[in-house]
Amino acid sequence: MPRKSLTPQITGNILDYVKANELEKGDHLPLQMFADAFRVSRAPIMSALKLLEIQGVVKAESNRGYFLAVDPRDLGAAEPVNSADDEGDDPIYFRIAEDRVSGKLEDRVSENELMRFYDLPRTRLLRVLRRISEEGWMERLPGNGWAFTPALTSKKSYEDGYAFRAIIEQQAMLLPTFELNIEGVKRARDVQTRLRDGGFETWSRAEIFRANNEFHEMLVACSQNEFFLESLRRINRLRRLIEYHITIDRSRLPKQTVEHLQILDLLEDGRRNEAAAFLYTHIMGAGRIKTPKI
Amino acid sequence: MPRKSLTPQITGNILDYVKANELEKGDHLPLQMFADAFRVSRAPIMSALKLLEIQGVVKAESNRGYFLAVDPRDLGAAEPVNSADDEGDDPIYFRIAEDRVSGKLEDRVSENELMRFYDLPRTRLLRVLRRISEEGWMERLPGNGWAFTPALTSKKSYEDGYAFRAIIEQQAMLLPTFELNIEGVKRARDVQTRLRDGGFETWSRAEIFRANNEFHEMLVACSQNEFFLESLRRINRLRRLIEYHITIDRSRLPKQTVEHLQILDLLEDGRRNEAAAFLYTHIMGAGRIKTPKI
DNA sequence: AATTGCATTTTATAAACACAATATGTAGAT
DNA sequence: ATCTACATATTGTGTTTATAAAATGCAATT
Repeated sequence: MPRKSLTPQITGNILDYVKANELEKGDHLPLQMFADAFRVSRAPIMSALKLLEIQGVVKAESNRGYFLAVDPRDLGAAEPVNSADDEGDDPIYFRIAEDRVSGKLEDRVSENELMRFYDLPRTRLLRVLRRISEEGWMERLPGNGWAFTPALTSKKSYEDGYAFRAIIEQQAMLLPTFELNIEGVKRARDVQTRLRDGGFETWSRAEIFRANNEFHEMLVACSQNEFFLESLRRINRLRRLIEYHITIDRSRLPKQTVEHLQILDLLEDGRRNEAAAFLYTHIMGAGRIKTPKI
Repeated sequence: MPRKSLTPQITGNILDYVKANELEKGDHLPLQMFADAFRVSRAPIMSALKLLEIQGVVKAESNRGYFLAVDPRDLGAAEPVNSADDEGDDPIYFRIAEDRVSGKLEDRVSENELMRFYDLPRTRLLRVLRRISEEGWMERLPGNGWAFTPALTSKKSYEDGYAFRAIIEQQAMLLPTFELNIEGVKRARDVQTRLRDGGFETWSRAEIFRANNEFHEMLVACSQNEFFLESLRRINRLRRLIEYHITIDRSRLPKQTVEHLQILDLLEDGRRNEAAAFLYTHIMGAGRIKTPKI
């Protein structure tokens, strides 16, 4: 009944912040600064720091505040005691997608049906359904119930999506406001190189998919135009669901990553038009080869 | 506490259907057909027809069903007895936008604050806020409260929006799936002609704005790609709020409508590339000249 | 064979409530 | 002057409930 606490999330944010800004052991961690940075009040920051104190990452000094008690470099890949949540909405969201794609759910379903099927309280189900309808693969019927749209299951939608992506990304790159983000390019080059040099064989499907998306979103972010970036994000959310079920053809990955690196080369060479044109064929090529199992 | 009835809406739909399909006085109106057409069960169709019977538009014959009792051409511009609702969420939605643009609302507001300010029950406020956040001009803060984004008030957002629109529309027209919808073009040509021949002086601001949007959305719909159409719709929803407060420069309208008609001419001539290029400059021209009062 | 009319079941909404989390004012420590 | 610590006020979420609307099954009618 109470709302879920921000504490775990904020705890993670603080650790990220500490690492990103390269704070050192013993540095002071002022409440208000974090409150402003994370756009919350001081209260949840306090809770988070208290939690971190228990974990020994941070040390409290009475009336003086909290201080970093360890070297940030010794902090592993975050989320150590994130443990016992699991209670996000994602699992249900994915189950619905899966059950739809595998035909376990009909075209039309009522809310109560879904509540019973997944054993959910109404509130949670509704949150998920709202998210889904925002992504466009289910919609409320005027009376009772919900209907699936063809977005997830039709070949045409799939192809239209690729056409849209190819154009959005290409055109974003050609905008006059486009400006290469050096830092972002460096990180992307790094990831893609690792992926090329063996990662394509060992990384998990989810990791590969994420690396790919981050690459493309980084490029579009350089356009400095929120509308382009937002529409790419929107369509990628859909894509994730559809392609999640496609077995990755790992043999194609080296070629793909090489192409990614070529695009970065062209951009850093200042040959933006060529990069944009190449990006377009790169995306359309990917769309042509894979085919969702429908 | 009960949910609001579909009856008024369905009543309107039935009238629209009757007009669109040119039914004649005396024609039978089967329940199931309407139920299928409107994706609801027979129950709300029944209610709607009973209401129409009271209004005399329709006549019931026992155990045989409902029959059209008047000539559809005698039905005025729909919504005659729509009267006493007014209770949609739109008014509040617009007031929030207005109060924001005019500076009456701060960057950050809590839900309860808004409930008191507009004297709303929580449920309704939340519905509106969800809609707003979907459109992207407010967002939930991690803790309590909501924040306005710059989408509504920054010049950059405004210009980025125009750049996005120009490209979406131009590129939609260049897609291989693009196919002119004869019927749509005919209607658009009709509207634009009337607007040019005097309408620009007499139509209301809202009417002019709507005619303009419908023109552009019709063009993009011809691309047969939902993703393009959906992103145009999305951005137009925002545009409506911003430009609602700009005094229309009516002297510019004739030029604008002439350009619209030129685009249609080019398309019907099969000169699609030229049409697309012209469309692009047409949109960018509109974006350059107007400036939102911020 | 198709469609209505009605009785019954199922559904979703809005408002109220309870309570933990978040926000905030301020005294006091450094 | 700044920041914490704590006490107090405010906020928003999940649950529950009452109720009208929507969906549905089926006998009766055409």
